[in-house]
Amino acid sequence: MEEVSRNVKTQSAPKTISQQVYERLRDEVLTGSLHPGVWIREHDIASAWSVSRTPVREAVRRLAHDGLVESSPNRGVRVRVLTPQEVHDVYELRELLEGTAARRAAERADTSDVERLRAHLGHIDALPASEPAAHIRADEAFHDVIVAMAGNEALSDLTRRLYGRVARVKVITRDTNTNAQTRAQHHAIVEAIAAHDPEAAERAMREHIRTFKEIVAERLQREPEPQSD
Amino acid sequence: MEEVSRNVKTQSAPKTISQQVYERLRDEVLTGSLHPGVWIREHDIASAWSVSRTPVREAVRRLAHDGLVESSPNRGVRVRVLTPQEVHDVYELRELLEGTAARRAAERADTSDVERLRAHLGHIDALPASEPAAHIRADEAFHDVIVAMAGNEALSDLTRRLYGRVARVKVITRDTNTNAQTRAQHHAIVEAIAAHDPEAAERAMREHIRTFKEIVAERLQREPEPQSD
DNA sequence: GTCCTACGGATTGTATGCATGATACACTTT
DNA sequence: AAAGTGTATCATGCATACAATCCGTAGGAC
Repeated sequence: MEEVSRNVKTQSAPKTISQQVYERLRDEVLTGSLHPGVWIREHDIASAWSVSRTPVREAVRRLAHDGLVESSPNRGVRVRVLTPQEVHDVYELRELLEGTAARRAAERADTSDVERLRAHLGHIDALPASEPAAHIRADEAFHDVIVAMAGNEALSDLTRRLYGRVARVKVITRDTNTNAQTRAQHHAIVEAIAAHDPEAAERAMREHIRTFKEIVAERLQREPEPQSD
Repeated sequence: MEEVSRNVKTQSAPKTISQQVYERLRDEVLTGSLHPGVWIREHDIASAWSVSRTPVREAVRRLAHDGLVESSPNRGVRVRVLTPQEVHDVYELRELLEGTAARRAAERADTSDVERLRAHLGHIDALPASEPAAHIRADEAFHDVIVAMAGNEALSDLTRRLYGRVARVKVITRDTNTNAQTRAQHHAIVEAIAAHDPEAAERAMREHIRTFKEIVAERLQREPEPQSD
């Protein structure tokens, strides 16, 4: 197993080891390398990546705070199992929060905002269906821009956290990101915002999220997440 | 300065030292013992309370994640300064989220829920005005119960985070917690839920939060938070 | 007088050793 | 054979030592 880079000053982004371990661990949970139910032992991660337990410990705590792993006191942490109920709840919240954000965005948008939004949309439409990971990132950025347009930093923070919490299930909707309905919904949202129509913007956003909520719910029911233990 | 209790098995609630340090530190930030802008140095806290830096470090990280302190890389953490804008944004979100929660609570409440809610309200009304910290905790618990009644775990999580983020400004409304208007609003919320009237419940909750939003905004404008450095 | 550099102090970031608590399994007892 | 108990084992919780980094400051060059 390869080591975590230590004193590489050229890559300034993730400076501390703790940060690197956090990002890598998070990636493995989100992409499914670490299945739900698996125990994460500090010593194992530390020796596998040639770091000490301290930064691993910190990274694990952050994951617990993010809701990606659950900790048993004095026993360790394990990757959380996403229940259909939890996914449903999160999508319900996203509908409320992002619906409101879209409304506010329609009220406040200026021409440069709309321009940036159209650019993002064009970027999404241009992505080939063969790169689901890029699609997921682009979609997240698209939603992020709209929420940011609402001008409420705390709202942006919350929706980002919500997004991270269910990011793992987005993988099962990867084929849906490119179909005609999704594109139409994206365009409807953007046009409502561009037309400064708050009602239509909120309606379009809520419908968009509701569509995905139902798709995810149905597929999770058919084939639950793979689990270990 | 008194020590943090270590192996006292009689008090089982806050088991780990890290947890005790976290709760105590959080209390000091919320009650204003630690002013905005003050640097929190791990070593100082550790030696003052006779523990090692490790649990202090963990506690401080959790505070950072809660948004109560901000960290400069390799420099330390300091108590955050709350801007009026940020407070406004958070209260706006609370109005949306808790208003919705109250609506759902009114739809779903059974008799035992209502009973528990009334018990909490009685507890709040019985608290002496001389203990603002206890009041803040009790008020938080009250809101928490209502949100929990909505039956959306993710919603509970989010509102708890939001609450923690502005809990410090609640200190400047400590006299308001005990006045007649606040009590009346609390009772209005509970009665609307008890009567299974979703519309009234949401309206009452939004009005309650809006009232505090305005009080906090006005007072913050008059006299900004005390700062050090 | 101003700017650049090098050094020193202080604080966080990391590593490691030891203590504590929990669980699993085997052994005893009924 | 089943239930209860004791012990071995292992992972976390905590303490402490060491390394890396940042900021301020003093000193010198121009």
